[in-house]
Amino acid sequence: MRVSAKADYAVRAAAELAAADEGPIKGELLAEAQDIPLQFLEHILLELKHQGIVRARRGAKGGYWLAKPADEVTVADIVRAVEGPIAHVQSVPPEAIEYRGNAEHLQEVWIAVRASLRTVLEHVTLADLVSGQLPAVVGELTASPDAWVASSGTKEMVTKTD
Amino acid sequence: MRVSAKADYAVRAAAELAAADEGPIKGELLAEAQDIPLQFLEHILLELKHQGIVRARRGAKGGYWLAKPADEVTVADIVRAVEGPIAHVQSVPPEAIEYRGNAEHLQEVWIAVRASLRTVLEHVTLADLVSGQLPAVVGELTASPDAWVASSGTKEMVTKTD
DNA sequence: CGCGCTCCCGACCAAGCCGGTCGGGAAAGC
DNA sequence: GCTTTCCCGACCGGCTTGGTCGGGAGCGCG
Repeated sequence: MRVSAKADYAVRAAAELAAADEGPIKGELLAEAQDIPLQFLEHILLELKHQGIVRARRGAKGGYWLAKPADEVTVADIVRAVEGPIAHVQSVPPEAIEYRGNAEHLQEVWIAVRASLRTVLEHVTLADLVSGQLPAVVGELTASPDAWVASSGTKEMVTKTD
Repeated sequence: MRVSAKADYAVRAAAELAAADEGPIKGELLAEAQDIPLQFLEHILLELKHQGIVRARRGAKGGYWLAKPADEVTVADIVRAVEGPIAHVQSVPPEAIEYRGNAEHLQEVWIAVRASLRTVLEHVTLADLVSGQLPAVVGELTASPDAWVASSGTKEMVTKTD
């Protein structure tokens, strides 16, 4: 349930590309703007290119740019491009698992987990990200102060580190 | 963004414990009921014990039982017990990250991701799980047929394998 | 044409995690 | 005191993570 450095880097680089309108941007510039190790970033950009998210040209005046308009690329697209499927259990998609006995309904829980991730990740586009105009669903989820603290705000005062 | 085998096993075993009212249950029985490698399961149960989720007694007539009523233990508790914090980015909690440049609002997105995971995982208790009476939020999220398929149901017919 | 610029891409690497197994303890009960 | 069951550290093969290195290969410019 963690977001890898790669995915984080990928989204940040893509946001930088989304902000720059037209004209290829050099990898080096992206690396500096977001403080990402250049050589690692190049591998990430390559993956994004293979997935059809960005395009690139070499040589002087070369660089990277988005393959699609920034408001048609979601964070989910990018995360999937570099991390693969978003919510797998034991390396298989949740709808493919069969549970027995008292765990039968666990499948529905994992499905709900995936669906809830999608409601966030598939609705935030790169355009939203750079403009700061995030979709309503994000606003609702981040509205509560509880969302911003590690321990979740239940009635008990157990220390749930997260 | 994946659920490890360990977490899956832990929830399944806990569900089995929640279903059995009173009387210690042997690890072997849990392993058989949920088809989990026994020796691996014992390590998991040990972790759950260290986190105060289950209790155990050795010897004949020994076994494991829940430390708290089944309706006071959430799936989130169990996942955290074995996997650690639920939604870290680059191994740090999302509220601790500082983004620069055009990625500034990315933090809000990760916060929203964590919040959305919590709305599912912290609201499903073991009692819900064994009874099949899952909370409303799960019902809403699993209602759409889209939630049950790998490719997400956007307007485009791009194959988003997930 | 040639030259430099920039992306392309496979190889490698250290460390850690994942999904276990093994073997021996140490308490609980009969 | 003997069995039963949990306790727990050590180990293990394979994979992933987060990089680095080194050399291409295409592109544009003078």
